[in-house]
Amino acid sequence: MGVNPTNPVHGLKQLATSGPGPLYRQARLELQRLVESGRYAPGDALPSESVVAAALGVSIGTLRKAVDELVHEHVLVRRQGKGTFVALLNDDRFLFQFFHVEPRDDFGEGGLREREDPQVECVAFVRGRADEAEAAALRIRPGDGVVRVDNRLSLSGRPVVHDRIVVAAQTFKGLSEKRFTERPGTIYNLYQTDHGITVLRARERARATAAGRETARILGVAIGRPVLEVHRVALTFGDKPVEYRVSTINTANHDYVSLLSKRA
Amino acid sequence: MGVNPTNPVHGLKQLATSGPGPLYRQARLELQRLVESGRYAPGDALPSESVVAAALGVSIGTLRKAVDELVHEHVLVRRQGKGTFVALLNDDRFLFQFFHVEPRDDFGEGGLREREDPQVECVAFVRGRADEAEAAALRIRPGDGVVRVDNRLSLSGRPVVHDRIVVAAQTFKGLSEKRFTERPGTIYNLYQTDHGITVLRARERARATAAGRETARILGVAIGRPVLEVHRVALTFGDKPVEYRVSTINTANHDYVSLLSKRA
DNA sequence: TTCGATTTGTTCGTATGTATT
DNA sequence: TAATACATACGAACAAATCGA
Repeated sequence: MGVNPTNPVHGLKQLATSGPGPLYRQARLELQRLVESGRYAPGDALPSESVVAAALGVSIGTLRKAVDELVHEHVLVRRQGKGTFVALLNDDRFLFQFFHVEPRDDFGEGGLREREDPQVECVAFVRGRADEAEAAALRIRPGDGVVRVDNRLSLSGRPVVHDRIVVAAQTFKGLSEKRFTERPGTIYNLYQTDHGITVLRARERARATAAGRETARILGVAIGRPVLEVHRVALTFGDKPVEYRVSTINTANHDYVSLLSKRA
Repeated sequence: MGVNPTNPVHGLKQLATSGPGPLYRQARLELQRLVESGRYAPGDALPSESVVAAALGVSIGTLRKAVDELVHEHVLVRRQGKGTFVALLNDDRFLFQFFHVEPRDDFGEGGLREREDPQVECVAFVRGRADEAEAAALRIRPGDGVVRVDNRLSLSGRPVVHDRIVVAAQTFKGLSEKRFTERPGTIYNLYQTDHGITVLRARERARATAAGRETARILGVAIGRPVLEVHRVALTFGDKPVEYRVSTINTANHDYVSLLSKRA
């Protein structure tokens, strides 16, 4: 037979030896393509490294370098003795990866404190048409259908954050208030299990503003009080925006926390 | 001769084969130790990979894995054909690594715009004694000597940020207003060249607050206007705090920007 | 409990390609 | 052109974790 262009068992194709860029990067893109296409869903185990390497026609070392990169980006997870899996992103680790509000504490404990689980309350769930800002953020057209969800997050029983979440109705077909409020895990977990959408990262822009009427009501603060407004766009593969969220935070007793630079 | 415990030429010691953890991690710590100690200063070239590998008594592949990790953390930089260098952290790339203020733009360009160089103005440079908050942040004792510097940062000629920088006098001996204001590069570059301190990362906490008298004066806003207050602790090796900085930002026309999750 | 099969983790060595000087 | 340095690719051997017979 010689060279088999595609392997129907795994959906992997033999890599050309003269493709663009290094071989390990082609292997990486090939694996990424499989995950993005849904051929391997979050939680699935990939075939063993030796099998994948053979299917792609590369050495085991080259395949490992490709997997290394995907592990670093949280697309894959390796477990010694068990296998390599498509990442799930729903552990506590990832809940807090995207939740950045903490009780005020001026660096006394160096930021290493156990974090509290926020209590979530859905105060509104409506369908509508995207305005200019929402369309720009989600890269859809103004007037396209969207779903808007308003949540109130409380810590220690006191309301701290008002989340206004906007997603394209097109992308999230079948999203219902019932499914949304009764989801077992996090919101990003719901995106994944119900709509096959994996949130990999997010861009955020923060600004101080005066509390408006609705925010004042939801958070229980006086109108005009300084509040922190965080605009977030959540991104999936290829930096495609999938969620636009405006979080309004009462920072009277809490801080918005971020860690700059890399490192594990 | 056999095994030579330390090599006086490079300051590298042969690694024990039965040390704690994998060999490549021991090699990494050994390299990190050399950089932290100042034996190799920022900008210096390390000996070639084959030489370092031989000095440590490990294979070249194992050494490369150790260097990979340090490159990922921005401690080292590799340049094909030239060598491996201790990272400098003063390029534009790293200026913006720690400067997160951008003109307002609701995700229209997706955050990929050329950023403007802020114009810095030193409005105060005084010595004093650490208060409780400063001492906790810098992990020194209240009453220890500190240097406080107030800067005003302007974008497009308009004041946007008021920085109050606090450092321990003990750590920054010989820091003068003249050196500070006449420095050629960034502040973190000055820390590095004049005091041998490399800022690797930082922790930040943001909150919305009402502009006080001094802030209002410096930023040219009305007293009581909502402004963004960012408390930053800059860290060097071993997460040792070296700078405490409170940035007060007028977010009327600018945002504080952050990118969550990993990825290059 | 023990053992063996499977899978990832670590270490080694070699050969060749590409960038720099 | 030649020497040097990092980058890529290959593959072998053994260690460590996991799981089920």
